Amino acid sequence: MTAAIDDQLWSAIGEPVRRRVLDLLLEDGVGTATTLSERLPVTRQAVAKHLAVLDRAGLVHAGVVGREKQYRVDDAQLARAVAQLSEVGQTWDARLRRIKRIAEAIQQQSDHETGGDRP
Amino acid sequence: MTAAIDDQLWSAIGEPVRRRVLDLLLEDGVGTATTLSERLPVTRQAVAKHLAVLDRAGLVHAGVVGREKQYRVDDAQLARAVAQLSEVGQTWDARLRRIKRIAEAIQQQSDHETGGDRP
DNA sequence: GCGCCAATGCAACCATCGGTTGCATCCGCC
DNA sequence: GGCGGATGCAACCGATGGTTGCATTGGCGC
Repeated sequence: MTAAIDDQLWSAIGEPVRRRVLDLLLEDGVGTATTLSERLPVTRQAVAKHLAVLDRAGLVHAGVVGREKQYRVDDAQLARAVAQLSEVGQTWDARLRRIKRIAEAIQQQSDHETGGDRP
Repeated sequence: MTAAIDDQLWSAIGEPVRRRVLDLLLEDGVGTATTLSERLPVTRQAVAKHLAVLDRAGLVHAGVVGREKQYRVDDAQLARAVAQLSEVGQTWDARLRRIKRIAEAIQQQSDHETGGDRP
């Protein structure tokens, strides 16, 4: 298990900029390489490349409107991606639980510096 | 939001091989670059580099035993990573729901072409 | 209808990263 | 003490993310 991961999907959403692109597209509903790049710390060309990757992964699809190429999120595919995220998370979570101790681990670091450290 | 992501953590677990490494370490409890590389499709050196990355991200830590350098998972940090995974997932999921349609989207593509499209 | 401007596409180039091979080193154990 | 297995370091390679620069194209206003 843990292996049934669609690697193209993962690497698509594994890229920080691409996650931002997806976020922006979800916010605005639609966007072009140009408009998105205005709201990102990278150039239009970089965004265009990312959009191409996302397109190949099926996470977005483009429609030409006038001289613009508008992209929007493919809800179904993004839903699949989310499912895979949580799949991996659940696998590890289960494994950690089986090895016990996860609860305390989270606890400890949620409380972070609160407790013990005193010079 | 969505921005509060520890990028080092994400890129650490975003790498397929590193996820496998974490899996193996969780299974076995402990491992060295050499032993892990025997169960992975990459060389010992590649594994060593990945372990270094995971170490820098705090997801594993090493202990020298004899002439071996044994790595084990840091449960607390991996728990944080899992939390971030699900955080991103939940953000997108919520956004998708708000834009409505997620249910039908999954439905549609689970049922695939079954329904409406007829030329 | 025409021209200008903006948006896209393409190409070259660079840095970083994952991966490999090869070699040096080092440290237990017999 | 020496052999052997394990680690570490370095050079090198291909893919990828990013940039700049330029060519192209196609809308829209005049």
